[in-house]
Amino acid sequence: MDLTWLRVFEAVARIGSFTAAGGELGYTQSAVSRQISALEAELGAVLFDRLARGVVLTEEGRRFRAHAKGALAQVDAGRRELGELRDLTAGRLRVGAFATANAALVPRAMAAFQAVHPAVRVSLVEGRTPDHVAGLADGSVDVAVVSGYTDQLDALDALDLRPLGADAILVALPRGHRLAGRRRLGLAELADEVWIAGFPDAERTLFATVAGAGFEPRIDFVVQEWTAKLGCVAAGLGVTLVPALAAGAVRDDVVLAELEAADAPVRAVFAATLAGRSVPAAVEAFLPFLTTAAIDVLAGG
Amino acid sequence: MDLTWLRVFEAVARIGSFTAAGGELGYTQSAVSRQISALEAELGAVLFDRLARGVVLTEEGRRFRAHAKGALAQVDAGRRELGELRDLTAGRLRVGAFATANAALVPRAMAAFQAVHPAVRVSLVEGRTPDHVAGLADGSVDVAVVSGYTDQLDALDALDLRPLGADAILVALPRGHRLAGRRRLGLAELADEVWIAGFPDAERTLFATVAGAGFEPRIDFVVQEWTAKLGCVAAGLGVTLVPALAAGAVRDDVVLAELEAADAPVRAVFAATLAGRSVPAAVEAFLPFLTTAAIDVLAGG
DNA sequence: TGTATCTCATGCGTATTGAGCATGGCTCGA
DNA sequence: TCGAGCCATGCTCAATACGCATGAGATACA
Repeated sequence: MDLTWLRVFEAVARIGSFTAAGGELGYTQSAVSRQISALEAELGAVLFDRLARGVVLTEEGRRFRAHAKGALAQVDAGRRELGELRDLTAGRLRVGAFATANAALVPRAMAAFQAVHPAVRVSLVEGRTPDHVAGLADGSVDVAVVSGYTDQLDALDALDLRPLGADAILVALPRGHRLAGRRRLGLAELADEVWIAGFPDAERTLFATVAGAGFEPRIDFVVQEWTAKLGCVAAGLGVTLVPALAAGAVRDDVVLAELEAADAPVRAVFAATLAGRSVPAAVEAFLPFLTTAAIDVLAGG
Repeated sequence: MDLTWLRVFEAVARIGSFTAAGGELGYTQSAVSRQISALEAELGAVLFDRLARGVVLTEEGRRFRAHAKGALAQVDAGRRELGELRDLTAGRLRVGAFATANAALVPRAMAAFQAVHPAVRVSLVEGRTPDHVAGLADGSVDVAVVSGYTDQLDALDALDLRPLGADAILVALPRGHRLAGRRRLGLAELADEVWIAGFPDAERTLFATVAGAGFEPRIDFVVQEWTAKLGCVAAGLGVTLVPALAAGAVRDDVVLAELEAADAPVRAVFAATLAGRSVPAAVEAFLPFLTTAAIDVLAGG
């Protein structure tokens, strides 16, 4: 059964004439007659009584008309929704991102996106990169902001990665610190510092990625919350490591310095979608916002 | 857009493979590929991501799938309803009939019909024949029981008439009346009787149709209710006329006699539908019940 | 009463559509 | 590296759908 038949049927039912309905739809009377015949044959029912002046619905035709209208409405609604999805007047955007990306980059990008496309329902899930890989795979997330060091990227080969920038590791020093004026530091210069970290063992903190060499930080303060960590730094109790992505959230009485490139392998940040899968329009439209926000945030905005 | 496309689309979405969906529906993989392509082209959207092992819905495909299911369900529901209308497991039967037909004939037929087809919603409207002609024309009634004398039948030429029988006019006499034993009477024999009628002027009663000749009944009792009329007869106050259709409702102490054919033009009773219109299955099924009931009632059951 | 007119149905020829077959390209896994 | 499984596509043939022209039936009007 062709939906054209139903459209013709509906027009004839509304107008009451094969000829007139054909004229409205751009068919000849002959075509309308055949289409109605075909529909009647397929349904095994007579839908119209043919009178000398036009036609009228039979009881069966009246009953079927409601269903025909419903089916046409459904298809039209589907068409409309696809259009809305395309021009972003409907749909959703589910973003997954890791914690420090949510400090500034992702919220900023989402806010900017939402301002331009208010009809899209945006949502955000925080998690580690492997969680987001799984989320993309099972379809619970549309796009993920993930990160990886260059030697870990093969874990992401099921993804299409669009680079957003490099997330350097910074050292947070109290404003009065002897090294506070420096823009860039070597780890060796920090060998005697007292460190503040989220865990007592250096392997579980950012140190794990900083200088695999024999650098053994003295971790005297174990604090997990960012505000607490930076509070300790501000009070002059020690220094800590901060990813560049979170730099914007640092308080005034704490200063940041870059690490020498040799000491701090740079972590790459990507917007990721599933490789080989079509990218929803909302995601496609969101990516430029992510790129822009990444430039802002990583430039130290 | 062909509904076949939607069925194929739904099968592929459910199964996740062109080849397998084709197998289930009796198509080759090639046909499925083309149908999906055609659907995607018409919608201007990619519905599936083609992977090495089968396909998966895109976001657009997921959204559209709901509408496709809805449209298919609507059409299937329409098909089902037409089937139910045909086998009388759904639908309605709206009957129009004149008053005396509702004394026994129509209720009996409707009860019998309803016993066989309990799923059909039956309804009844009482009215005069012209009302029912209008009701049939405007579709508010499916079938009407109408009556007419042979010279009035041209008012019914917009109808298809199926004869149910002849509604003779009977004379009701008290059981002890001098003529009570007779099966058939002539009007002349009743010239001196006192008559009971619904209106004081003979023209507005059944007399209007009985013997247009110079018969001048003496109407001393004007009573409209049937029970009251027959009460008067039973009490010996006079005699009255009763249509054969109402004969079954006459009390025991009143006897009925036919009028000579020459004196009493017989009124024909018909089941009527609109000429040139298809007859709904419920009506078609109802007609035999009407015929049977008419035989019963008019035979004096 | 007869004719003109309006309606839908239908035979015919043509163009489009749709299915199957065979083939090719691609990806995954052994 | 190779085979298996899957989808895309060029090709061919049959079915379908359209428009044109015509026919049949009913109505309206002269």
